[in-house]
Amino acid sequence: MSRYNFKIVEENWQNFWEKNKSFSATINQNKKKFYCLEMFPYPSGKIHMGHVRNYTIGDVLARYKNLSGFNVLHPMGWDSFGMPAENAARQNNLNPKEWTEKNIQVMKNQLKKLGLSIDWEREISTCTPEYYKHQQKIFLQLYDKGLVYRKESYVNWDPVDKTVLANEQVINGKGWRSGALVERKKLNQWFFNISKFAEELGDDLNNLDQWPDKVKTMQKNWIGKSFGCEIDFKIEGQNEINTIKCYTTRPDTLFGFSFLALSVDHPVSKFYEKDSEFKKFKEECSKTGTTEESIAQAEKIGFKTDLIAINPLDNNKKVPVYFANFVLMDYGFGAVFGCPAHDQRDFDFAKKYDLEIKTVVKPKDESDKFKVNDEAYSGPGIVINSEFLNGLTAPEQSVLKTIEILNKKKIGKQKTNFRLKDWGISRQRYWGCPIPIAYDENNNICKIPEEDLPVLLPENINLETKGNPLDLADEWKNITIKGVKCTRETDTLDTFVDSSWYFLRFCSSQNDKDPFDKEEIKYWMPVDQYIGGVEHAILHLLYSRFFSRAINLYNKDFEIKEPFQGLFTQGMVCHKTFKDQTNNWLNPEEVSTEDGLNFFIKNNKSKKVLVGPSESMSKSKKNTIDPEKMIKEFGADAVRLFILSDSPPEKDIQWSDSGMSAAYKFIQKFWIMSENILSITKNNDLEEADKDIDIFTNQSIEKINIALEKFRYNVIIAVFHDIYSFYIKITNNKKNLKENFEKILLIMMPVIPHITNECYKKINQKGKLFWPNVKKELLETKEKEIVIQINGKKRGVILINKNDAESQILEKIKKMDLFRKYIDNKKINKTIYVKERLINIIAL
RNA sequence: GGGCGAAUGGCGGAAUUGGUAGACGCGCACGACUCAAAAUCGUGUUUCGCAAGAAGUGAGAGUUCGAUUCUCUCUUCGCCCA
Repeated sequence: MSRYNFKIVEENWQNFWEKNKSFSATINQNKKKFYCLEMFPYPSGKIHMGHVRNYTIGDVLARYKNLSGFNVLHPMGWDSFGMPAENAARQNNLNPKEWTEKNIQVMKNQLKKLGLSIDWEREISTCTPEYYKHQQKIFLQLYDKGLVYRKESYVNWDPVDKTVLANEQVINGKGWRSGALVERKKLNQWFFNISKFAEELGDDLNNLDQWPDKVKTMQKNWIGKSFGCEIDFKIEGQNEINTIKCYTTRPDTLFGFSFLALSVDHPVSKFYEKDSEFKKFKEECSKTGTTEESIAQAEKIGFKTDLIAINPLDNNKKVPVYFANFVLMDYGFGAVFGCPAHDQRDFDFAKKYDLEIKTVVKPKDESDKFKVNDEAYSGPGIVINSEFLNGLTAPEQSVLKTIEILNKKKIGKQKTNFRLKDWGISRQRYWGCPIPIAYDENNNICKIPEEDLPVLLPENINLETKGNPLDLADEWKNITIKGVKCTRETDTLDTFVDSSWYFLRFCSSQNDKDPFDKEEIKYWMPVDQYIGGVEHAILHLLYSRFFSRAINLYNKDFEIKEPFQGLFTQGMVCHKTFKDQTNNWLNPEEVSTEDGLNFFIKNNKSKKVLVGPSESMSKSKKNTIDPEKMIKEFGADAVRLFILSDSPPEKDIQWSDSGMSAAYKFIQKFWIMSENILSITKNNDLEEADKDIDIFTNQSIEKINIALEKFRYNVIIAVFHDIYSFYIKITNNKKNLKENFEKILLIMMPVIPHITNECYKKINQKGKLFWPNVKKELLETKEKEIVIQINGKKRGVILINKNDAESQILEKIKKMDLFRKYIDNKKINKTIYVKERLINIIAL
C-alpha cells in the first residue's frame, strides 16, 4: 500500500475535468438550474486565503448541487479595472493592461490548482473591450431613460498630485501619497439616479428571505427612509428672501426652536459671497472632509447672518439664522431648524453661541418641570411647554399633530426623506471604463453614436504626469461627431459599475452583439446563491439591485428585479501578527516557536518576537499565508478541508499550522482506509449484510444534508472524522459494504473532490456520480435509549421500545437501583415523558 | 452616541432549535512500536474531589418539571452607522 500522492492525483483529475468540460453549463429545459456565484476577485497579483475560503465554500455548494442533479452555472471572472493597476504600473513602469493580464494568468492558474468546479469558458474580465463595450451601451440606454445625469459635486482634491482622491485615500485630511492638505473642490460629474428607486430598494428587502438579516438592516439604514415634514420658515431682514424651506423628522419640537442653520452651499449664501468674513468661514468649512463622519466629528461652528427666522407656530418668536458646518446641502433642503434641547448637534451649537435651550419633551416618568441640562434628550416622552401640543406622546402623536396643524396653515406638509444619495460614478482616472460621451464647443453633452462604440481606452498614455492621463491624451480626446468638433469625456466609470451587472454577463459571456442574451438570462437568473465578504454588504449589493431595476425600465424582456436570491457572507481568515524588537512586521515564515508561547526569529533564538493579536490577513501586517505554497505542500483537498473545518463559514477563522497538518493527515489516513476497504470488498467470502453499516451510512448522509443546507460546513468535516472511525474498524466483506462505501465517497466529494473521485473510480469503474438518497426507514430504530431525570437532574439512562407507554417505562424504572437510591419511599408527584427523549420524575 | 451580533474546556468549535452540555478537531498526558527520535497507532483529557458526589455554557435575576437555547438588567468584545 503506497502513500497517497496528491500531486499526481490532483493534477490528473484537474486535467480530466478540463478535458471533459465537466463543468461547462448549457441551457437544459429539462433540468432545474442552479446559479452559484462567488464575488469575483480583483486581480491584485496572487490569490490570498480569503479567496481560498470564499471559493471553496462556493465550490462545495456547486458540486453538491451538481451531484444532486441540478444544472449548475458556476462561473468566474475578474474585476480588473481600478486604481491598484494604475499605481502598480507607475511603480514598475508597466502598462496597467499588461500588469493586469499577467496577474490574471497567475491567479487563474492558482484557482485551477484548488480544483474548483468552474466553467472557465464563461470567464470575463471587466477591463477588456469585450466586456466594457457592452457597459457603454447600457450607460447610454440608462442615459436615454434619464437615469444618468451630470451635476456639480464636491470631491477630495489633492492640489499637489492634481488628482481626485477617494475617501480612503484621505488620511487625517491629507493626501495619502503627496501629504498635501486635501481641499474640497467642485467638479462636474456623472451620477446614476439611484435615489429614484430608494423606496423600492428599501421595501423589496422584505422579500429577500434568503439574505442574512444583518445585511438587510445595513441596507435599510443606508437607504435611511425617514418620516417627517417640510416647513417654510418666514424670514425677515432681506428683501429678496421671504421663506426658507427645512426638512425635519421632529416638527413636534418646534416650540424649542432657537436658531435656523443653513449649509454654506445653500442658495441664500449668494447674498453673502462678497462678505470677507463669510468667505473665511466657508474656507474653514471646506477643510472638513466630505464624509458624514468627518463632519460629525468636526467642531460645530457657525456664521451668524443678519436674517431672522420666525417660528411658524408662534409668530412672536424670532430667532437668528446661521450658516453652519454641520448642515449638508445634499440632505433635506440644506437647512435645519435648531432645537438644542432635543438634538445633540444643535445642543453643542447652542452652547457655543449662547442660544436658548428650551425643553419641550420630557421622559415619561419625569415631572413637567424637567429641564435638559448637560446633554440633549432625544428619546421618547411627553410634550411640555408647547401650548396645544402639551401632553401628547412624543414622537408618535405629537409629530402627526404638528404636521396636521402646519398643513392647515399651508406652511408645511408631510414628507418622506431618504438618506441615500445619487451614485457618483465619475472617476478622474485612466484605468476604468470610458464614459461614452463627448462635449461640443458649447459644452453640450453629445452621446457617442452607436456605430462609433466602443470607446476604447488609448493604450499609449503617459502615466508619469500628474492628474488624469486621459486629459492629456489629445489625439484620443479630440473627435468629430457627425462633422461637429467634440472633446471626449475624460472621466472613467467607478469600478462598482463594472460589478453591478457582471453576473448577467456570465449568462452569455460570448455574445458579441448584446450585453446579455434574453433566453440565457431567463433561464439562469437570478443567482440562486451569492457568496462573498460582508464588506460588500451595502454598496455593491445595492448598486446591483439598482442596476437590475434600471435595466428593467428600458428592457421589457428583462424581468429580474432582485439579482441575488440567496446571499451568504463569509468571515475573514485571520492570523497572529508578529513584530520584531524594532517594531517591524514579520511574516509567520520568519518566526518560529518551540512551546507555542514564546516566539523568536527563525534560526536565531536570541531574537525575541512580539506576538500581536490575531487579525484579518493583510499584506501590510505581513500576517499572510500563501495559498499556493500550502497547496504545493499539502494538496488542494487538504487545504479545502482545513479552510472549512475550524469555524462556521460565516465567522472568522484562525489560520493554524497544526490544523492544516491535521487536515493533511486526515487525507493520508483516509486514503489508507479507503484502500483497505477496497481490498476487503474484493474478498469473495461475502458475509451477510450488516445493518449497522446501512444505518451509519444513512445517518451520515442525513447529517451532511442538514449541514449543507444550513451552511454548517465545519460540521461536515466532523462527520468525515466519524466516518473514518467507523469504517476503519471494518475488517470483513459484507454484502452491503461496497454499496455503502460508494455513498460515503459521494457525499465527501464536494469538499475533497480529488481523493474521493480517485477512490470512487477504483471501487466502481463505471459508477455514475449522484447524490445518494437517505433511506428514512433506516434512521428509525425500534429501541431508543432515553434519559431518566429525577427532579430535573439526570440520574441515568434506560433503553425503551419506542411505543412503550409512559406507565410501562415508569414500571421498568421502579425496578432499577437508581430508583431505590433517589426516590425510595418518596411520593411521586408527577412524571413528564418527552417521547423518545427523556422521562422526568418529580418526587418529594 | 445609535443599530446589529457574539460570549460554551488549555484553544477552534458541536448541541436535533426548550430535553443526556462539551460532538469533531487541535493541544496536552500516558502507553505501544523504536537502540533513539520523528512518523504512526492506542487510551485519557470541563473543573473540584481518592471516591461517592458536587459545581458548570460572561455576571445577576425571571419563566419552566427542565434553559447554552426564551424574557429582563449588567459587563466585555466584534461589526456597521453616526
